[in-house]
Amino acid sequence: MKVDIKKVAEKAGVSIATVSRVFSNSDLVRQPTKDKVLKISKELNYIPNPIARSLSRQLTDTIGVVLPDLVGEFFMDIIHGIDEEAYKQNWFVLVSSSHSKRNILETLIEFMGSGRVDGVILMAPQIDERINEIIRKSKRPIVLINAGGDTNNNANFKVDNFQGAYTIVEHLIQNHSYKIIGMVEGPKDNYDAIDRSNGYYKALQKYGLNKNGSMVVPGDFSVEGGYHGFKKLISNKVKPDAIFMANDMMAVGAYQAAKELKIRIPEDIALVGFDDIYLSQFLHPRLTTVHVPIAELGSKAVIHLLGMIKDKKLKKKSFVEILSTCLVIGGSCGCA
Amino acid sequence: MKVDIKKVAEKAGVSIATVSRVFSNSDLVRQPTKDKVLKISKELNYIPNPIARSLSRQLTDTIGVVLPDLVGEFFMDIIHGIDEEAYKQNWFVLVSSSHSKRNILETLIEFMGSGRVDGVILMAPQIDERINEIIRKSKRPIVLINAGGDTNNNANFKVDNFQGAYTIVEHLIQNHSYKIIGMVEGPKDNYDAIDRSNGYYKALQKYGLNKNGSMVVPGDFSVEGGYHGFKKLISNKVKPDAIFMANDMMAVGAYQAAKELKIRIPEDIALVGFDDIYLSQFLHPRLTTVHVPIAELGSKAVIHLLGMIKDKKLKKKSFVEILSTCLVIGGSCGCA
DNA sequence: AGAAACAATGTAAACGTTTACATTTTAAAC
DNA sequence: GTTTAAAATGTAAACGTTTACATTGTTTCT
Repeated sequence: MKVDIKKVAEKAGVSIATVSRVFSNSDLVRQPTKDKVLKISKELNYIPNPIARSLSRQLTDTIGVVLPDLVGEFFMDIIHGIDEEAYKQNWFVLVSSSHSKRNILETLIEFMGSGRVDGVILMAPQIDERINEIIRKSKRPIVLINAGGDTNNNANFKVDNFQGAYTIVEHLIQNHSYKIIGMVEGPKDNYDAIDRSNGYYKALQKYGLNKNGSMVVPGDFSVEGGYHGFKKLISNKVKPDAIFMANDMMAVGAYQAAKELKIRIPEDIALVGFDDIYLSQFLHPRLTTVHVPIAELGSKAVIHLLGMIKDKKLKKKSFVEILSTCLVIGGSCGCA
Repeated sequence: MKVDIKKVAEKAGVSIATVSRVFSNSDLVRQPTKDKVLKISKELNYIPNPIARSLSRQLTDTIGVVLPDLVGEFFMDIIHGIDEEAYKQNWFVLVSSSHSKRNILETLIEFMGSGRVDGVILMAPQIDERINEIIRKSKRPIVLINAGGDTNNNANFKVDNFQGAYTIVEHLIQNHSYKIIGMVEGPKDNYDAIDRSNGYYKALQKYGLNKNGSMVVPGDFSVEGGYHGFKKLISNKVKPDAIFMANDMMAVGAYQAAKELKIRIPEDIALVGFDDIYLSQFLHPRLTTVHVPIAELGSKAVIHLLGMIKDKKLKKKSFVEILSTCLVIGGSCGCA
């Protein structure tokens, strides 16, 4: 029942090498021979076994994707971008999410050490020395997505959190003339969060608001964090004119808190977020936020990774591309 | 540089068979020998090559997942359920989404025909004859998720759309005594949508509301579809007391329309949805809807698929499991 | 027509495992 | 201390390709 290259070769009256060449699109085969082999193959329903091919070629046509967690639309977009690009180029995608550091490491080792994939796209919140060591030792190329930590000597695609935060805060100042702008920050050890905070500070500074126009409370990127952060800011003696939530999820929490306290957005206080998650367009008023090109991050990572796989020289070079964000204007900042 | 089983065997002073046995956890190896091999392996950083292993064993420890599209949180949840379960059992997941029918077929053929995966989880909106033929011909088992069409003789996990719809409509009738209940339906060719409509009709019938308590307009599962469907229903001479949206996305559209028309939910009209998407909990009031156990669908599919892979006999048996939904009460139906 | 150059095909050795089967070692029984 | 059975290890043949290298077939040139 099983049909392999030998059966095809036999039936077609050629050697297995010729059959192999036909399926590798070699130009060393005469057209008539090619046709004959292809015809027999179709008859026998022959498809070259990719595992055997991988073993022989030492290539799998597969990229591994390691994600910190599969929950959240953020990751869905990433996978979407990756899958689409990989499919276009006829590659396969092996995914693996994880819920703990150890898990990321394990998966990475499994992917990198073995011949299961030809390259890896890694999205890790924090690149530590152990991860770097694995990357260094492996023959297989790796591309980082939105990675923080010691990412030197690696290929790294990230989002311009600083610029995005700067821009949206500047919008609050320039277009709306708000004087006191609060912020609910993200986790202190999160690089995205840190850059967003820096962008915020920079904008305030630029417009001379850093002295007494600044009000910052900690947050954790969660809905509850946003809820409490908002309440904390609002309970201050001197209330802020506007609040920059370090991400949209927290902005959702802020909307809930505002609703509860009967505070109107943007009439009583303006609110902006970051990420442009799907949900944000359904908030009332629509949340003004910063769009992050997530799927693009994924597809760019794939393109670069395939480049590294094809041209080993690239592997040695470090490479960083920072994708710019764009402002998404909703009603929550006070714009019509 | 490259370290293979031969190097390890040599260095450990044993044969490659013994090394292989150590890594296959065979109990034919004495503990001291095992220790020695393991020690050397660690020293040399040896990991058995999974490709070679796959070729020899004719098993890849990988399952393929074919999805109609990677967009939408629905699919993210599916992947999440699948990945988590697969990881638990030490399997890998090869994903592939697609945007057209042809694409699903292609991927399926590639997955099933080749030795790249040991089994496939397929989520296709519609199982047609071509797909069935592929399933029939393949040695590799396949599990369907939420599939419509001719799914006999297959393993199939689906959601109880009928019961879910029936239950939520019954809730509207029993708990709130609404007399006229409208519905915005899903796509006519979508099996989920059809079952939901049937559940709706059945509930109305049960309580004798089918005569003049029914009002149905077509929809398409999109936000816009819900928006227009809601407006259509509301513009009727005799207005419905409550509306059942065939899915949550359309309910979101209905909220927008209601806001626009200054119609209060649930004071002026009650509204319920289906799916319990993430977003629905952030609507005001929270949407009453039907929770669909999506991740569970994924993990159950994996468990069953691995069962089929291990026990070939299972493959022949058709199997259907219909996962029950549960009601999620929010404020939109009129409940406190 | 024969030599030379080139195109097309074939042969056989990788690729790195697993696993029947053969062989050796160890333990048990007498 | 043999003999015997059982346990541990080794040998070698798969698994299904790719691809140097060898061989054969076909032009082209003189």
